[in-house]
Amino acid sequence: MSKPEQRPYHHGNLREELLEAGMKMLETTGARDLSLRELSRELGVSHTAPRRHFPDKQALLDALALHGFALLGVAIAKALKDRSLDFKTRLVKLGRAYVGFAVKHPALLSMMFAAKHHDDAPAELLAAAERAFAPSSLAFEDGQAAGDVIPGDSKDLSLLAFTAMQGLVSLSHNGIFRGEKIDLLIGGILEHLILGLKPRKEPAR
Amino acid sequence: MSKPEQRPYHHGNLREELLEAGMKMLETTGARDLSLRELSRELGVSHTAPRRHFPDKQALLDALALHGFALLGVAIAKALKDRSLDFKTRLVKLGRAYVGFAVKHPALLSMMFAAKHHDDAPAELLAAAERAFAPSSLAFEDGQAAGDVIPGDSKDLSLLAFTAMQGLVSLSHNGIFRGEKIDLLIGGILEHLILGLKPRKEPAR
DNA sequence: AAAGAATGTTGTCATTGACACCATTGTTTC
DNA sequence: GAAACAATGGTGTCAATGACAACATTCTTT
Repeated sequence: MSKPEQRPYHHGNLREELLEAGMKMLETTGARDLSLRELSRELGVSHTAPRRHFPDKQALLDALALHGFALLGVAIAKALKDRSLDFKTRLVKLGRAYVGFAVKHPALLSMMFAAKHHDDAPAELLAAAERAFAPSSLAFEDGQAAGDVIPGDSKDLSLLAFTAMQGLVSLSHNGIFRGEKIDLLIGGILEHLILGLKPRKEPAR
Repeated sequence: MSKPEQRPYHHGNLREELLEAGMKMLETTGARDLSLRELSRELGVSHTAPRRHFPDKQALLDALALHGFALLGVAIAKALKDRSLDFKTRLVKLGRAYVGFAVKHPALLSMMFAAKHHDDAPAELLAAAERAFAPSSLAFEDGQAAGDVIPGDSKDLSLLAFTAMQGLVSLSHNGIFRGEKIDLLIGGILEHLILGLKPRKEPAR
């Protein structure tokens, strides 16, 4: 009569599954309507079980954001890992990686930034963001060493590039791109950016 | 005993004051935590009074967004109204106007876009957004007529400019700018953009 | 003046996040 | 190996919220 596999008192892997299901719910219903109780129901635990792993809702969101920055960091590092490529090629790879991530995880990305800018964001989260973007600064330093990039703080220059990409992303949310058009724009925008970043001892080519 | 000015049964100006107080609450507590009941309390009406003017919370947000697009439209039109100026000057004015708006009303702006991209956004809202950005397309057409801008759909080019500006705005949210630094960047970024937009019958200057 | 439209109110419901307190299981230490 | 304790899960409850129905008051229109 009793089910052969009645769930034991302890779930065993609740934290992990909360993150997994949370990620799914984030992308479907948005960060705003992510409900802890709904998650609990899905995983078949009581409505307060998540509290043992995440003191409040923001803590779960922070954990998801942390995971997001880790994912993004891997994507960025992978795009930039080949230091033998020329600067422009690397920059375009970086752009594709970032825009690709943004298109794949729109709700996650915006939640990541929201969490990071939250008043009392955990230091861990800020550090994760820092870490994720670090390879980009290094690439810009490589570009400066090769004479392809104007002098200046490499972190600032890197942020400039992400500015352009972020604008592109926000445009894509506006549903402007029918299909693959966005991929072409990445190259175009970065081309403009590179023109602007080139040292100008003589008038830019 | 009775107060000399007991509020009459009908508030008289509830819709207006809801919008006004809602705008304030939006900028202070954010769109997410804007509470209809809290607004009702502030204005001294019952918790369901807003329902006569806005069927649900989203309707109030939509109305606020509509107002926001009207404000933004005025700012954009004002920045571009002098058609005798050269293209670059007008573009910089546009940039300052947009970034200025974004810095002044951060929560409103992000809510405006969220509302606009909401699944069942009212057509009125989409039209308002369209209207607000229209002067920019016209300015780009002026630029094309003067030979300062490459051919192409003026709406797309206009969006490209807003892309750059939007990226700048998202950067500013990252707290990168100590003080007036952002104002300098506006010129810088648009300079790059203009370089890219210049027709290139011969190598760009 | 009467009818009906606008506009506000009271009361209620389900959902949610948070909390205090209790129950069960795993782990550590003597 | 058993007792103490930590870790993890559950029950019950609370206040806040958005939404709704049913009813009250005032304004407008005919």
